[in-house]
Amino acid sequence: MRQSILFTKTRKEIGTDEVSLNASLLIRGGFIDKLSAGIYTYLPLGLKVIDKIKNIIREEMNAMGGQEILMPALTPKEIWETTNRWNNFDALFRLSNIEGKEYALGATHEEIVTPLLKKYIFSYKDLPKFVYQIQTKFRNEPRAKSGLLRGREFLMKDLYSFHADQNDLDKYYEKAIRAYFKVFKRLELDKLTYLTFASGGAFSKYSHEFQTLAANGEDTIYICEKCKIAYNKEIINEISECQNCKLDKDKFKEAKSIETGNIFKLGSRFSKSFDFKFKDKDGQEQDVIMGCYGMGPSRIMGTLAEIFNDGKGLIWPITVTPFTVHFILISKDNALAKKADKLYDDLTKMGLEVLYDDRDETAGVKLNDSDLIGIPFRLILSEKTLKADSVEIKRRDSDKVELIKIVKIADYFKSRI
RNA sequence: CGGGGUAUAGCGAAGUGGUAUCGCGCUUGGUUCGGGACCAAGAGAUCGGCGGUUCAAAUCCGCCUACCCCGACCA
Repeated sequence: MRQSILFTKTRKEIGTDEVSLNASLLIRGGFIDKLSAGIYTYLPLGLKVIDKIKNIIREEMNAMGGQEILMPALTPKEIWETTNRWNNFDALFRLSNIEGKEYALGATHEEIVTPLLKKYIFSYKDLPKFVYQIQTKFRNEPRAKSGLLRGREFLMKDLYSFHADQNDLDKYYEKAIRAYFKVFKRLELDKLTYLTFASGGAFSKYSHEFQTLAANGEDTIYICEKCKIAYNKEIINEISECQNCKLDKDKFKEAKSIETGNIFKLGSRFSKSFDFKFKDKDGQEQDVIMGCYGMGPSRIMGTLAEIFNDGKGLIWPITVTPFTVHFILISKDNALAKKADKLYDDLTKMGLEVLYDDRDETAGVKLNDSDLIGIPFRLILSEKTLKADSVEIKRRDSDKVELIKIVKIADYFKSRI
């Protein structure tokens, strides 16, 4: 993409009341725009990042048998009354139409997915089944804050599993944990992310969160470094030792973190509400056993911004960067601009995702914008580099600058992306 | 929802009673051209909203709204 056509611009400064690091960096770089507290627009660069995050999650969900669907965000009151959550789910956005019929904006989708699957599943032969969606969720947070980390409208991947018995759920639950870590590995967050015991289990005593270490995180976790498992502060008083290795909890390390995922064994909590049963091999009716598995792409984008940055701006992992290469022309010479246009075409033909800074701006402006936007590879063409038939290549996360021959560019990237 | 703070040009800020100032950005011309260039000339604000006090309100008072922070909350 030519940067000259990008309608967004970077900003040198934003208001002093925006103290959230992720919001500050993402707004300055032109990735997101705040409409209202906890409500953001994803601008072209930000949308590319969020789409890449979604695709990584999508691929891993598909790999564990998930079938993608898209459920409504506007949902009728009755289904929430069926599960007794119309009045008990504080964060539910409730609204009514002109005729007085009441609705909720989807804050979670057990109420939709359970009756949905009930229409198709009747026998043990139909189980297990796994469906998921990536959709906008609405939660009336009493206090939206921390940029993308706690919004009133946010993206959520929610997968729901349906099983004939608990043993099958348990196996799938373990599989989900492994799938989640595959996602975190691809996001370069695996080393910072801990499987964390947390409250909220409807079926099992604890749910599990995926907590990613971050200085500005809202959550506090206690880590058993021996087995790399953590415990949310909310349950630490209920336990005395690591559930895995029996290490005394006094040896745990305290840390701030962001909840980037949360999985639950729901058991029959929702299937009972909707009378969702199946016939087993003996012809007996049994409750369907459920699990649910959440992960927030928008919160993950905020988390990545919190973690991958320096004093100059963002530093995107290659897997989620809006573009792989930031190609910058430093020259006002027309002939050189023609060469740059051609090189841009060639780079694109190599299959590289390129942001081409063809703007009529000074070198300083372009280089500072490039640092702020945080694309992993910066490639510069100028009179200086052209004399050597070369471009300058620098990685965003390094100060090392190297010249490479234009004809060798394809080789350079072949071994790196 | 409790406590605290903020609201002035597109963005960021100054301005404690006399009709609004600066920086960035924008327009025009010129000079620059590898780390947010320089000179000159411009455009752009009914000072968050409503009401009040006053000869006079961005400024004082009241109410409202929005945003930020701390806390509570976060199936």
